[in-house]
Amino acid sequence: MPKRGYHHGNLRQALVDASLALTETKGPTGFTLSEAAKHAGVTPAAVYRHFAGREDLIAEAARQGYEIFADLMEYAFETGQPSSLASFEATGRAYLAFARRYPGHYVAMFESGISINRTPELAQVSARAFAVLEKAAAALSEHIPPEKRPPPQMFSAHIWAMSHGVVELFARGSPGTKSPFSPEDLLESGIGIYLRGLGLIDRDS
Amino acid sequence: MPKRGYHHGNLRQALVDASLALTETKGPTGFTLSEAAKHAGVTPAAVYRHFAGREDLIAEAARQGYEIFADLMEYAFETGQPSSLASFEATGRAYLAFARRYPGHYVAMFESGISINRTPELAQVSARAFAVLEKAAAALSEHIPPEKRPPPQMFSAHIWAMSHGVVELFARGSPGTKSPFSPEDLLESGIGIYLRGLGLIDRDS
DNA sequence: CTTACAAGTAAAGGCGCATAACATGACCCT
DNA sequence: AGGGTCATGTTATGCGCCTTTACTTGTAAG
Repeated sequence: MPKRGYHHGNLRQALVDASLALTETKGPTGFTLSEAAKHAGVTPAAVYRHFAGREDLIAEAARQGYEIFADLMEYAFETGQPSSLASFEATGRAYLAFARRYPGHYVAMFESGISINRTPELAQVSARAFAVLEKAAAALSEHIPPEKRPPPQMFSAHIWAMSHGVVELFARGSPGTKSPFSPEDLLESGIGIYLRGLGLIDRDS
Repeated sequence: MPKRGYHHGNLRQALVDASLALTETKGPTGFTLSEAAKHAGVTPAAVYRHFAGREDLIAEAARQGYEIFADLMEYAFETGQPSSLASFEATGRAYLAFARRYPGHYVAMFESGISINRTPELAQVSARAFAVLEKAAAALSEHIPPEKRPPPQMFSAHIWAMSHGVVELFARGSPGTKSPFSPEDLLESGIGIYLRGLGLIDRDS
């Protein structure tokens, strides 16, 4: 347990939290190391006692985001059990829900330009998150006759791509795109049509 | 024709080109106004004779990108005619093809954090691009019985989202994601399954 | 108590964005 | 041809951010 240390206590986490709050409000470009330091009541140089630099700080925020994300996906998966269909749809929704509930983390993970292979830890935890989606896809594809069953990796990649696209284009103002439909509706209907295309949902439901 | 003017001739376009080359190689964060200026053989301050600032320069690069993009979409649409299905699939592929062929423009348009509503011109030309996709979706949805026909805007939004997601996650290294499938295959199969879900493609094709 | 180390500050260099004041050369007009 | 005018550049300057180096301070260990 991190006992109340010296000067600040646990500056490291305070800096991560400040970074999250900043990216949340000002976007990935608006965030600055100096401002995060000030927000934590510390000079910019103090940051370098805990992080290698600006990018390393963002990477840690992203890492924590993937950790939460993976937990959320796993929880969603289990919530839907024992129905593999319910499980799958829940994980799809979890993507959008995560982006909404943890915008700071989401930005650090997907809009800050940080590579997923920056550190082994980051690669590992992100892999854990996406493994859940793939597991859900694999379970679901058991219901498809083997000869017309697409590989689960392709399957999950499609859903991931659609979820990511909906979030980026319609849930976040990035290109400021307007749609008469809510992102939730878009994602729900899109996944529905896709699953119908796989023969996993009845044609007229 | 822009005759070889004064000091530089047409610095404005030279700066845009330099910006495109830079974003292409160094990504959206690596680009700097100063370096673009140097690349064009000019001091940073000269940029302000042609652009309001850094963001305005990026916005112009994005605008030119949307112009090309819209042309490409229209060409793809017409290439597929008179088959509305072929037209639609061609426009879907055009998205990925554009990202591959014009990475600098793509970055300026979708990864630089520029809002589509920054200027009326930008909003207009981007609307033109996406109108093509919507037109293709509308034509295609004529083949669906009206009572189970989704709104064309939702239709095109799904395809746009899937295309965008595939490009961001699998065609660009952003999260450095690896997939055993090429982005082209992913997009092709994803759209295929989706269209099957709409009943626009035969169940076993 | 003192010694050693972890954690912060202060100072300084370098770079990028942006503005303001100054310089230059192309074009127009007579 | 000559001179004025304006667009288009440069130089100089200030500010903020990132990062490094050297210094300071509290805390814990022996």
